Amino acid sequence: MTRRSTSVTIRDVARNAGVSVATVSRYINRNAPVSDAVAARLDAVMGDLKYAPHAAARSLAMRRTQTIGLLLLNMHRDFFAPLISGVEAIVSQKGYNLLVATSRPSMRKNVQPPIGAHNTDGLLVFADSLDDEQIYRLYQKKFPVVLIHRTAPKNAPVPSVTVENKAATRKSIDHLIEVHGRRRILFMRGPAHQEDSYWREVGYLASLEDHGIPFEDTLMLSGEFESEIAYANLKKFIETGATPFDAVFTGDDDAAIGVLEALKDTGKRVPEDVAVIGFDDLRLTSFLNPPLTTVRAPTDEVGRTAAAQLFRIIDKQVPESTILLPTEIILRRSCGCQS
Amino acid sequence: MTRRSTSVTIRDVARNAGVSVATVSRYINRNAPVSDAVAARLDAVMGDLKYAPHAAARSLAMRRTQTIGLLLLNMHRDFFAPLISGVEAIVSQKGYNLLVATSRPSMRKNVQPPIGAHNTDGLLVFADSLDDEQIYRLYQKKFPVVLIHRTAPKNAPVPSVTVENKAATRKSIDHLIEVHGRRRILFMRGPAHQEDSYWREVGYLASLEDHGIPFEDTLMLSGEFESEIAYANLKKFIETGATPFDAVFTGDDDAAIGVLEALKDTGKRVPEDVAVIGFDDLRLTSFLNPPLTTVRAPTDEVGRTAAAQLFRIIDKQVPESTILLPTEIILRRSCGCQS
DNA sequence: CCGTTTACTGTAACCGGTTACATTATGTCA
DNA sequence: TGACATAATGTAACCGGTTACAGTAAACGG
Repeated sequence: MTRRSTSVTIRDVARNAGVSVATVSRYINRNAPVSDAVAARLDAVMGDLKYAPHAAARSLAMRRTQTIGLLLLNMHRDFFAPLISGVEAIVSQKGYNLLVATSRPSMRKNVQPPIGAHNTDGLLVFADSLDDEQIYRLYQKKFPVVLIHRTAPKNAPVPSVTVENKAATRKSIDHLIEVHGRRRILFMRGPAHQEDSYWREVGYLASLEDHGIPFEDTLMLSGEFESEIAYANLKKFIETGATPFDAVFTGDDDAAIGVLEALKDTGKRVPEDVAVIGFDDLRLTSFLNPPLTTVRAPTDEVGRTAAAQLFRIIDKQVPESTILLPTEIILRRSCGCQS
Repeated sequence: MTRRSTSVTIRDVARNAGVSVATVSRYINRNAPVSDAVAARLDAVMGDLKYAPHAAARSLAMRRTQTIGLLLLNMHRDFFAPLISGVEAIVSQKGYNLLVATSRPSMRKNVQPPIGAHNTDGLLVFADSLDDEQIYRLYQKKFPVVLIHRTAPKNAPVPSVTVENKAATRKSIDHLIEVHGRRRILFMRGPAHQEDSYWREVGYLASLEDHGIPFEDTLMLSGEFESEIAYANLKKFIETGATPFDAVFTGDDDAAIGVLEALKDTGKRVPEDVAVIGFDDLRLTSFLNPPLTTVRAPTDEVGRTAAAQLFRIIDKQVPESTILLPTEIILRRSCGCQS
């Protein structure tokens, strides 16, 4: 009679209902028929015992955690709210739980990531929250992984979901050149080695080339997808007697915010003196002053799509190898439209 | 030799290192001395077997999941990014995992919440993502719970962490009246039964009373802490030949955005015709047009504090019963300051 | 030199579920 | 009516860890 744990187990339910644990388990999981009489008794017993199955025990027995993991770089940016939201929607709809963790590159020294094969059934990996090596290891184990905003390493062809970066950026630069007659367009690049950042840069260069505008490396500044950094770098650029410029493509909306501030603080009018275009279409950018022309990235949908792909793998279906969600330029005042 | 699972277990490690499973377990958990020779051998073996302990098995044996749960209402609002971020920081620092789930009141019909005693060691409950009844049940079981932006039911005195709502709102209204001479102040209330919403309303009424301004119920509109709803309701209010008003306290920044738009679309100038004050200080509000006067709520810190309190309970220390984090008015242009 | 710690290790019984296999009762069909 | 499928249930062996208990060898104290 010495009960070690205070929690009520499946054996308690079985005893009180006068059946075996196997029957209880079957009824709970609805995977084998149970007589109506027994079913009713079980409902009653489970009701007053307030029985809740122990997740760890179930995971252990079934070799399935019923949990998927989302690995992020950090969660400070507003960008992650819609991403998590999209992922969570699909995950909960599938009856799974969502484990969220961050993995900054700095802490990745030989330490195994906080989530992985040992505690989830699949992993959503944002950008470089894991390095190629770690992704390869998961791939080797055939562990379900979907990459977000990052393409797969050559030796580990796992599915990925990202957004169209290059074409949208190119069209944005085209727009600045063709519609607004800008030719000295500053590009604020994102973090090095970040793929979004890379492809946006490629799009920028492609557009310049299309229009026969020579690339000037003084017109490329680091914005790091962060408003403070973008602000500081642009301000310094302007104050230290800068190369003239008549437009800025900021690489992302966060940086765009810093850019708008820096321009305001240095007395430049947007869009008259300098046209500005961002990327992401964060929820509040239409209310900025002036409203920000930007590229809409369907971040919520990225989250949903990635989660859906992951479940395809888990359910032994064939996932798409790469999904590139379309982006769309949202013309507002900061580029000179709607003035 | 018929291995059922392909995964490498502690027994594999034990066999390859020529020791017992108990020794391996002790070495992994560093909870009993192990000879240097054995330690070295284990490091080597675990290295090439790429052994990773199975979380579920460990949880089952230790009766501890090493996971805490965060229960939210929904994650669409930018408000949740800093909250999750703050929680995650503390949780990961403690070596725990974070399970995130949403529980909309509509889905709460007799269904047990997705996270709870069965799969976490403690729960952070945001606002009314659980009802009094459910909180009481957890309290009865002595299950660690900390409430966020919500106070405890009388029969379940669990700790809570929230922000100062009433005083800050009162000071905001005082400011509108005393500094800017406004007397017809519209109040956009939040969701019914939401505590933040309730206390902000109380603060509003208190300030009116202090200044001998009679409350008019036509000056109270529903904003629901959502920009679209606030926009629609205010616009309708104005267009249907409204009671005149010279200021709006919007209850939250999301609603404030809708309010600013509605005012712009109906040709009212902010702050000349109508002063506006929000609540939360979302990251982008200083860049709105005009920059939004608002009350800064330290949401990231709320997350960190709540997580820290939860760990106090888990670690058998005594938590604070209620923590009310201070808020602060941030004066910008929308109320008439800094013009 | 002997009794007593102390350091290290092993055996096996848990933790709370699932499920392969066996068993019984009932219904179906030739 | 006998052979056989089917429904409903039970027994017990897992899943992969932890840890109580026990044992051995070396160190220590008097």
